[in-house]
This record gives sequence, structure tokens and C-alpha cells, in this order.
Amino acid sequence: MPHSLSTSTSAPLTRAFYERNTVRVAKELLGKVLVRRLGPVLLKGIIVEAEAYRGHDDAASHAYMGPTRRNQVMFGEPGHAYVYFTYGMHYCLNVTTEPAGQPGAVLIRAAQPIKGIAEMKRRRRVDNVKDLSNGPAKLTQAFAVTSTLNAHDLTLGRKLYVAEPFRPDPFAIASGTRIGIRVAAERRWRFFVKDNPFVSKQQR
DNA sequence: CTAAAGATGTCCT
DNA sequence: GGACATCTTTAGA
Repeated sequence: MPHSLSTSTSAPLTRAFYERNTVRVAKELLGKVLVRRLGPVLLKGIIVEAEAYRGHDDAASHAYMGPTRRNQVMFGEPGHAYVYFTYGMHYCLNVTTEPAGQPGAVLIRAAQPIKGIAEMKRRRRVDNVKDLSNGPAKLTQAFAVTSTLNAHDLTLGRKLYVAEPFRPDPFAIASGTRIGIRVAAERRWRFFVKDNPFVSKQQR
């Protein structure tokens, strides 16, 4: 996995993949390929870090208090993008999980770029590949994800989706506590590819 | 209506 | 290790 250069991918993951327990989906998203289509330009990265956020049982989740205008997509059909704006300047990308009516989302925190790197460098205004998408807001900047993609259906294979890698390399999964939260901080619902240099923070 | 915090990144010391 | 940018959303009055 750490040095996979395969850029071919298969069809988008189906609804059934997302329509399951959020923690499990978070784990299984590791090693999958995030694909962004910008007209003729194709951007791809292997997901190497993700966090699970649930509902009434998860005080750290946006959905903890119930549905609001911002989080409503978390309560909808699984397999859609949940993009929110935070800190007055950053976007974060999630994919929705669990059956419709039941909230859940997985925050995509980091990816290993494998295609469209020049375009990502341009968007990020940095030259080091390791700095392109090793963090949730860096990733959305590199992949050109903003609120216009909120609620986008990820099973259609259009502007944004997730797919199986063509030739997956084996890798080990590690878990840790979620980053940047102040409640429910004991839960180890952050998953990442062990020893992968594109993970945002390796500790814990 | 108002205030406070936020699933962060960058630059500085 | 810490300050700070910057503004939407939300909870609570």
C-alpha cells in the first residue's frame, strides 16, 4: 500500500457498502480510492485515515443533538457526501453511512495521492506530495471539494466517488482516538494505515 | 437575538 | 508548543 502506483479503479462502491455500521465502514474505507472528476481532470488518492461519527450515542458527532440544516444529510440515504464548513475557512468531507433515518458519517482525514498530483499541488500551493492531503481540510482543498458537493450521491461515479483499488496492496490497520474533539474523546474511532507517511498524525 | 465554539492549517518562536 | 485567521452554525436566552 504505501507505494502503490496503480491508478486504475473499478466502479463506485455501492449503496450496500455504506449502509452498515459506521465504525465498520470507516475501517473498510482504508485502502479504497477517492476519485474526483473535474471535467477532463481526474484526481485520485488512496484513503489512509478516516474517523467514524454516529448519532445520539456519540457526543462528538454533529448529529448528536438531532437533525439540523447543516447535518441533515447525515440522516439521509447512505452513500452521499456530507461536506461542512468550519473554522471560517475549511471544508471537511464525510461519507454518509447507516440506513436512511439513522445518522452516521465517516470523516475522510487523509489520502495518499496517486493521480492528478500536479493539479493538487496547484490547488494546495505546496510542492511536497506529503503535504497535499494529510489532513481533512488539506484533502478537500487538494480534491476541490466544497459545499457545492454536499449531499452529492457517491454511487453514481460522477464528480466524486469512492472505488476499489485495481490492484490493492496489503496493509495493516491501526486505531486511535479521534482528533480535534473535546467530548467522547476516549473512543478509538479513528482508523489509519499503519506506518503510512500520508496519515495526518501517527501517534496514539 | 447573541455569543461562543468549532471533526483545522499555517506561521511564528 | 502557541497564536491566530475567519465566519457559519448552533444552542440558549
